[in-house]
Amino acid sequence: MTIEKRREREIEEMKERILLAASDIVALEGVEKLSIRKIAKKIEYSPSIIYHYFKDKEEILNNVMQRGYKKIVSAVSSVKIESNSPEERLIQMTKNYIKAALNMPDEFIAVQLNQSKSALKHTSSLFKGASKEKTALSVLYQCLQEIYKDRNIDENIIELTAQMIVVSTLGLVFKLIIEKDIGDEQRERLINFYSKEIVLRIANSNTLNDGKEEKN
Amino acid sequence: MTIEKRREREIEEMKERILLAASDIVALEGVEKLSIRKIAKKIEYSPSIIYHYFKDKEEILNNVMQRGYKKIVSAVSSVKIESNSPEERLIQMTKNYIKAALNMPDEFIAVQLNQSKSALKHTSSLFKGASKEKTALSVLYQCLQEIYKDRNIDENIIELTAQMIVVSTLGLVFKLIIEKDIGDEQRERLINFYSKEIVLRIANSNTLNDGKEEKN
DNA sequence: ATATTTAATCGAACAGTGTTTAAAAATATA
DNA sequence: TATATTTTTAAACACTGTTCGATTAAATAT
Repeated sequence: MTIEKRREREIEEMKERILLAASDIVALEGVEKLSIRKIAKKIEYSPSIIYHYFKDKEEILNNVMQRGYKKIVSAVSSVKIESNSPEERLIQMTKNYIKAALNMPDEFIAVQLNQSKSALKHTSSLFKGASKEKTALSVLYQCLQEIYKDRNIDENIIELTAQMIVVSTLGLVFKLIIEKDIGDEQRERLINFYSKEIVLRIANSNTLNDGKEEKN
Repeated sequence: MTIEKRREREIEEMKERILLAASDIVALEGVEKLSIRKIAKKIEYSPSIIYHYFKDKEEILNNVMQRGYKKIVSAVSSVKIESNSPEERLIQMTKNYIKAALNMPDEFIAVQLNQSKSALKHTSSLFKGASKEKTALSVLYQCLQEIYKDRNIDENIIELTAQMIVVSTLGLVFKLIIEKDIGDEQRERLINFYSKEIVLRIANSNTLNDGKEEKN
């Protein structure tokens, strides 16, 4: 029993070593420079050994990316949001999400792009009407419900609206990552405008100021 | 003179042949399966010849993708929009854009992702306050100006709003491309909801219906 | 403690990749 | 026709992911 558990632990340690080396390379040289042979050299093993612990190079990459994305998710959900107004909570959440994503741009894009062809089903199911159950999306959904609570709005609409917020935020993050040469002030300005203005507009067309009172 | 022009034409023809073969492979097997040697085999030349007409594999890929994207742009701009209401024009434009993009998903994503590190500067400058001058964006900008014409809204806000519409639409398109396994009805539903509801909410919080009158 | 079974590790090879270089073939110029 | 130029190629380099059979190390059984 003890010996089996040690084996298991050793396997896990080896996997960890491989994944750590891979993460290192990705962080230092970029995703496209990652290679099995480089990992092998880094952990001081032969390249072929890696295939005893992972099926593919893709499986390794998936793990690396998934970890990056988990950091984003936890960075967002760890932030305590003090405000009682659901609108302000929404703003705060959005900002957190964007900034966390921008801190690991490669992982973010990779995870988003790979989620269909790989086994990353934990961020998927976005479009399957599951936003109520999703941990990450549930907060968003609750915010919307609070915003709408006085009015009588179809649950489907809330669901759709939540998805739309996610999707449009995704778009902004993508653009901010892709267009690397935006200045820091402009980046901040866009994030601010989006979080304070756009998200609320998407969420709700009534509880808005009418376009006056804009400050950067 | 005549002979020089023929040379030039022949060079252009060769480039065209290479690009066409590359497009073929990309369309048939996907971007990641494209290789110099495959192109060479397809055009019945040696692999090395390609480097006399293109600097890189990347240069070839850029050309292929750029063409794909141009098709999207022209597909969108060729559609005559009959409505006089700027809001309805906005809806129509958005739908056209999304559907055109979904017809060449690979090219769309590739162009968007590569625009920073390659020479595709024609879709860039999105964040440099240039949306007034951009052909593609100018229509969008005009729509917004019409929508806002009775009110007194800062040009900067119009600019920002235009960018936000572009960016959030981008997000939706990305998600629709990535999540390949959405049913056709659901895809249609999302596009509809986004075009009819969300874009108008982003554009303007006043000229909206208050959440009633929802139909799928 | 020795023999046997099982698991971990490696070296070599396969088939592929992008790219460079020097030689060869084809074309244009004098 | 001879020379210069351009187009095309074959071969090589340095990589890549992956597989397979042999080798070494560890665990189990005798």
